[in-house]
Amino acid sequence: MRAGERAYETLRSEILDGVLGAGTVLQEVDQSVRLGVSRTPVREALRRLAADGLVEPTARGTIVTAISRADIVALYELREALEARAAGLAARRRADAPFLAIRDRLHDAPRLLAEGEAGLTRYFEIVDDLDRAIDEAAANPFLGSALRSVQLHSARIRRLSRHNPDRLRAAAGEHELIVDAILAGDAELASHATHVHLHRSLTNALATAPDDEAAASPGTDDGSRVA
Amino acid sequence: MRAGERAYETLRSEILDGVLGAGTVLQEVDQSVRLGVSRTPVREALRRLAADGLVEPTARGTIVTAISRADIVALYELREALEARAAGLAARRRADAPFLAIRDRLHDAPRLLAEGEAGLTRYFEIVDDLDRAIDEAAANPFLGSALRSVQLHSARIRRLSRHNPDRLRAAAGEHELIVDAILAGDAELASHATHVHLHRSLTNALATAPDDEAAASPGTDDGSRVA
DNA sequence: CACGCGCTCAATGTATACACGAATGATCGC
DNA sequence: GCGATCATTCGTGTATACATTGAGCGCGTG
Repeated sequence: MRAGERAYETLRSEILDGVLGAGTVLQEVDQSVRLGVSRTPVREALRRLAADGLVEPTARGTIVTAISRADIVALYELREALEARAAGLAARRRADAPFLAIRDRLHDAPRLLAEGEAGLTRYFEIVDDLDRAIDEAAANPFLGSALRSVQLHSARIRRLSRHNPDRLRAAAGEHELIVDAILAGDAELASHATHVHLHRSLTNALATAPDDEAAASPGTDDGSRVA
Repeated sequence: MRAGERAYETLRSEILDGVLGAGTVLQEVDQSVRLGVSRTPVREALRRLAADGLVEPTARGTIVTAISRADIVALYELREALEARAAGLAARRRADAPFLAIRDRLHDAPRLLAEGEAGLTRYFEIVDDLDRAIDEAAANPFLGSALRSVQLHSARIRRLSRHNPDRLRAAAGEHELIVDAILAGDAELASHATHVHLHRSLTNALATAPDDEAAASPGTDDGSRVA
């Protein structure tokens, strides 16, 4: 695999997993040493991450962006516009097969959610597959690209509800309704069910999110921030 | 200005203006010679353009992407979701000043549209300023980023209606309605008026667009394609 | 004559050296 | 003692040389 690609994926997953918290400084030389490649692919990776909005160039190096409560609200505003539309398009499209499979797997969700960390990971795989299935059914490359962008940022926020079993069980039910609506070809229901789901997710995320990053004293990197 | 930035903006505007038509091959060395910089900033520019969806890497070099009729439909589908939402948010926000100014300028539109090329350019400046005002009023960085992406691609398509005065006069009226709705704080009307506007624009774009790129024989670059 | 193997070349991928600019700290003047 | 200015240094921006890969093509063989 290309070094630049590897650097990008490594850094991205470290940011998404919170290994690299908000405010962490990523300097080209440091990272090139750490990742064992030259500055060139690291530069490429940092540029891509900046385009994704996960990092931000500053005078003193590129830093991992923070996520404020206002950002969470804004992100969900956009998600609602995009995902409601995508679900509606998917419902009109009548591509049943993938959704039938996902419906079955979602049925297992409550059991998975009782199984601890491994089950949790598998649960999120189902949700991700649903997102992908909707994306594909919507058959709109521009919408798909926008969806991937919001899902990237959503993944960072997901850590907030990851260990909230009540919320996750409820979310699984909401997902099932969305799938059912798509299978029934009911675009309006699919769209509204998505709206409801995101509304509830947002409420939960805001309830769980820290009061907003404590003003980051330079140099501190205590991992206590949202990201 | 940084060489990479200059390379990016040069290439981007050339693609948007149709100077570099769909299918044009952009090789790093060629472009670095043409633009008078080394491969490094050219690579950066090409990567950014690829992230924008304006070019696409292939085995034989990076090529300018084509826009099919299906792409136009897909783009408008996304625009509708995004711009309708943005207009609704702007209406709720009650930031009147910029919209009052734009309303006045839109009033001049019919006169501008009778003035030939220069007036046309000024007309599109008003429309762009309206887009920016809505973006700013929506006060949502994620939505803003998505809007910039669709506006980028819309600018490529705009060339199709640029010399269709009837359509442009009608569009100016539609824009005025959107502005009025925002000024009235009527989110639903702002949203629906945007929907209507985009529906009519799409209809016009499809009527004006060529039947889809003639299968691009390799090497031909006759500029007859949509892009 | 058709198929497949391997060569070759051209384009991108990567590494590194050098240039430039901005932020910082020390020193000098006031 | 305080402030301004200049040197220093760290980090990114750019250029270029070298490595690698993959596509096209010619040759040999079945």
